[in-house]
Amino acid sequence: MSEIDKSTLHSMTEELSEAENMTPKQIKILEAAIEIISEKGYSATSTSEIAKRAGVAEGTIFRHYRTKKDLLISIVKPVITHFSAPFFAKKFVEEVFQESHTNFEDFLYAFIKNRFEFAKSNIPLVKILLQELAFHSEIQATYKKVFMEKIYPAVNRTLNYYKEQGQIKDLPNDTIIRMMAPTIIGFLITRFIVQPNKEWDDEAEIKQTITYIMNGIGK
Amino acid sequence: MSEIDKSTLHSMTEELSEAENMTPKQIKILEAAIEIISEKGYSATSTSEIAKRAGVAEGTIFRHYRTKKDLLISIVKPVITHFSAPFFAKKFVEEVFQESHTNFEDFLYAFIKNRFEFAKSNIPLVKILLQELAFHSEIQATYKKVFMEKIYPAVNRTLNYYKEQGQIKDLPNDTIIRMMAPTIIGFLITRFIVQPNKEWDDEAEIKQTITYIMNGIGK
DNA sequence: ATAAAAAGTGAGTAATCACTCACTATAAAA
DNA sequence: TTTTATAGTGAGTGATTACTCACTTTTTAT
Repeated sequence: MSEIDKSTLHSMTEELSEAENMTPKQIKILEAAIEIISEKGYSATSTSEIAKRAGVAEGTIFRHYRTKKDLLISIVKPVITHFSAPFFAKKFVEEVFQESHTNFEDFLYAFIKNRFEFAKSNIPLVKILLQELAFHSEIQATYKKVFMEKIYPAVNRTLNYYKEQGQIKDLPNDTIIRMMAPTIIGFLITRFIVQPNKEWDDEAEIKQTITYIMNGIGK
Repeated sequence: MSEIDKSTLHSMTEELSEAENMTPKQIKILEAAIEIISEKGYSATSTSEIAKRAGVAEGTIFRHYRTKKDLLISIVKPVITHFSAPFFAKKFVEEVFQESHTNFEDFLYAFIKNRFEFAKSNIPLVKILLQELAFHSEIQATYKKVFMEKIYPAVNRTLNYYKEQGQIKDLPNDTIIRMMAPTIIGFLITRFIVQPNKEWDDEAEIKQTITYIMNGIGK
């Protein structure tokens, strides 16, 4: 597995289970909360229902989380961090500058494949993030911070590099991002949320997506 | 104004006001409900708050709508219908077959421009539709029906026509749709929901979007 | 002008909500 | 073993929820 994969792939629910200071019951609470909230939304989900599905007294939830909103935040924050994980990876910040032999198309493939697997392993969590991002300013603030400080600079460096290599059209980076992002995110949402049960040829779809992007912004 | 515009443009809230059998108070209720639900989501919105903002007794809401969910449905259903409105328009179903002189790029421009104006005039309604589509099976069913019976066939006919004209790559229609849809929808969401306050050069963005699509699927 | 129908009201209702707290059970430290 | 700290419990809290209904006000029909 390449550098970009190792650090960013496995499911976050598993990771929660491995977490240091977590009681078995606390893990059950998180799992139940993720399930129900992703199905019905945060507001329509009651703490009593979470407790019931977790096999736990309702009071136990409030031992671990001061409020229901605290519980939501502690679910969503790690998703934002992990979503930005590949932007910390070596492939992004180092390999690119060490004049690796990879071209932009190869890079795109690795990136999309990686985010594809992340989405695949974390559908309910991604659903919750997308839904609740619209309503909770704390989540918006966290996302904005990660985006501005990590994602946006890393993407800019990468695009600049491949521009210098003459592999990308000489459009403003913001324009390139505004075209690429909906294409990739739209693909993942279509694949895993809108039509999760359709029989997809994933490899073909990913390649198709790359071709579409390359036609749009490649030289 | 071209045929595609006339029938599909003006704001739906205005249209509600023009509606036949509606009391002034009922219109107030709808307006208040749209405002609050688009801000906080359906589940987090209480009927008492709607009544308060509408300047109406809570009981009045239930004179007009049997349940809170009935109110939501009666807000969202027309949005789905209007969203599909241009697919009924002459430009789509007739002009295309009457070998109009317009090429695919012109058609794309008219279409995106039209949906752009619709979104612009109905941001809160579009927000509500996007949010609640995820949770309510009645809304999903309505959307699926309109899509399968109206939108999908109209788009297919259009794509087939421009394919025969040799203006579009010989990709499967489903592939073309899977690429175009997120590009257009993603643009509108970015423009009006994610970054509504950014200073946009709308005309430039629309043209950029068209170029991107044409590179991807045009010949 | 009178009757009938429709629109609007707001106090009232049972159910549910997030959250608390005095208490018990378990685990770690002494 | 005894003490101390932590985890878990569930009945109980006041507030809020969607919704009802007997009643009043307004509009329409005659």
